[in-house]
Amino acid sequence: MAKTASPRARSRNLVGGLVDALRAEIADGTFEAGDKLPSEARLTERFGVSRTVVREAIAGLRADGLVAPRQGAGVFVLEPPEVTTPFHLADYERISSVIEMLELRVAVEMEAASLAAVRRSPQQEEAIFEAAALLPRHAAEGRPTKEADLAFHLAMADATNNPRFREFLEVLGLSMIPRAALTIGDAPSPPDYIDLLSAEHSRIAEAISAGDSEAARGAAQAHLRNSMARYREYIRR
Amino acid sequence: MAKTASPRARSRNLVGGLVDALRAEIADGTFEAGDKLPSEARLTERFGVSRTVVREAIAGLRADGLVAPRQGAGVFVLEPPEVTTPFHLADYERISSVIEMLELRVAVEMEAASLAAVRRSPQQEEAIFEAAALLPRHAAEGRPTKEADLAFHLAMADATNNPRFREFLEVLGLSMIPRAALTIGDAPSPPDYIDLLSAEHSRIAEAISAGDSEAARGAAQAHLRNSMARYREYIRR
DNA sequence: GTGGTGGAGGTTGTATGATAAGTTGAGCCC
DNA sequence: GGGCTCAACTTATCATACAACCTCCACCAC
Repeated sequence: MAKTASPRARSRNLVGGLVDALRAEIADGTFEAGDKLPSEARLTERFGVSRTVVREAIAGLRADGLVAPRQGAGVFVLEPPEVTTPFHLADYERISSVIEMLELRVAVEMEAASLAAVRRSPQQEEAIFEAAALLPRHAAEGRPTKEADLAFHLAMADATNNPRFREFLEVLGLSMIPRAALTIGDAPSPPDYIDLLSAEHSRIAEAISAGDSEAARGAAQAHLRNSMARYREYIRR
Repeated sequence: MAKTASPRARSRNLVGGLVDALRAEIADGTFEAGDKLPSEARLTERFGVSRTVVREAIAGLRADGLVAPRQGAGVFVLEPPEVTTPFHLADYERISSVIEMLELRVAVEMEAASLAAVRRSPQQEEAIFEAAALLPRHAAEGRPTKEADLAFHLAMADATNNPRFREFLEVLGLSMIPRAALTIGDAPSPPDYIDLLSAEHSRIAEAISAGDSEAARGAAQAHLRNSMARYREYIRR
């Protein structure tokens, strides 16, 4: 009698362990959508547990919408549910999708820069300059520049003293960063590109530091519109 | 032997019916967080099903994170999981929370108005005017004005021809409309208030119609800033 | 050969009984 | 009163049995 063919059985009760094991096999592609899971009888012998345990595990997966048992036929794996994250990029291939996101970001970040200019505390001002300095440093060290770029924008969002701005960037970040690497490149970005980016950041930081709301708005707008242009350029290869 | 004490038992299998029944009782407050569910034995007799069914139902609820069985002790109802909707209003009581949201909206809608002014199609232009006309009409008919207000902003968002703007308003709408009724009042809003709102809408619509990007931006900003002011005013009672 | 039909075997759904293991609270002992 | 024991209850797991259902193959009629 084979015991726990699957390597992992950590949960304190058998059902939990089996759920984890099956969930993992579904996740890693052992079973794909539409496939039929092994029958309860086979699972009982394969995992060395009773049918009760197997059935409760399947009931759990069913509740999670991962599988759908059909009496007499078997237990079938369902399609992973449509990810319904608010600002989900449906298809990264569509250039327009990325442009659309950037446009929304322009809207928010222009205002963020403007508000930051009149509201930033000395600490926040400092944080912005530090974040701005991060980008060239990381580039010089050959580290990925993506996070440094994001860090600057987050620092600016924080300086509005309205947490919703950071929230917005974080929600968006999840859905645009993955392929954002594409636009800047996971390969070390060309130095002149980093210089450009860095200069634009500095201009924003200076305006915020000076408390010049309109200049900050303009600098942020210029920065993101340039990013958009660079993205279009990149797409055109 | 009592059969299905709960009125609803629609699902094609017993487990599904029991899950629905228990979920409903948890939702409607019959069982609150921390409460102990009836024992398996009691549930079997109360619903007239076997212990197998009861256990699988509980396994389902467990997978959904609604309950947590503890061997020897019982099955306990868990706290409803922290709602993690991106722009969730943590506490409607906090005025600042609403103000924060409005501020984010100002940012997005200013740009939306600006973009709409240069991008709107004739149909979209028409839709905006229609939506603007909806507000005074609904007010005159004593119907709720909330939806008419939202409709105008959505029409404007649509006119950007960037679907992300509508998406943004819809995501935000879910978390700010509930209590937005509070600011304008579910009771018929005072006529002069409606007139004010309507005039501001018209100004935006005119600017968009004229293709004057800057005027549209300014009108949108004025409108939302006024809304913010009115909200503060209302809070102050 | 082709098409329909039946049934056998496999599969999930449900019921029942039994045992193990953990929790809890009442009552006893000191 | 404080600590201990234990009985009763509860969930966890196993085993067995039968009902309902689905699939597919073999057989049969044409």
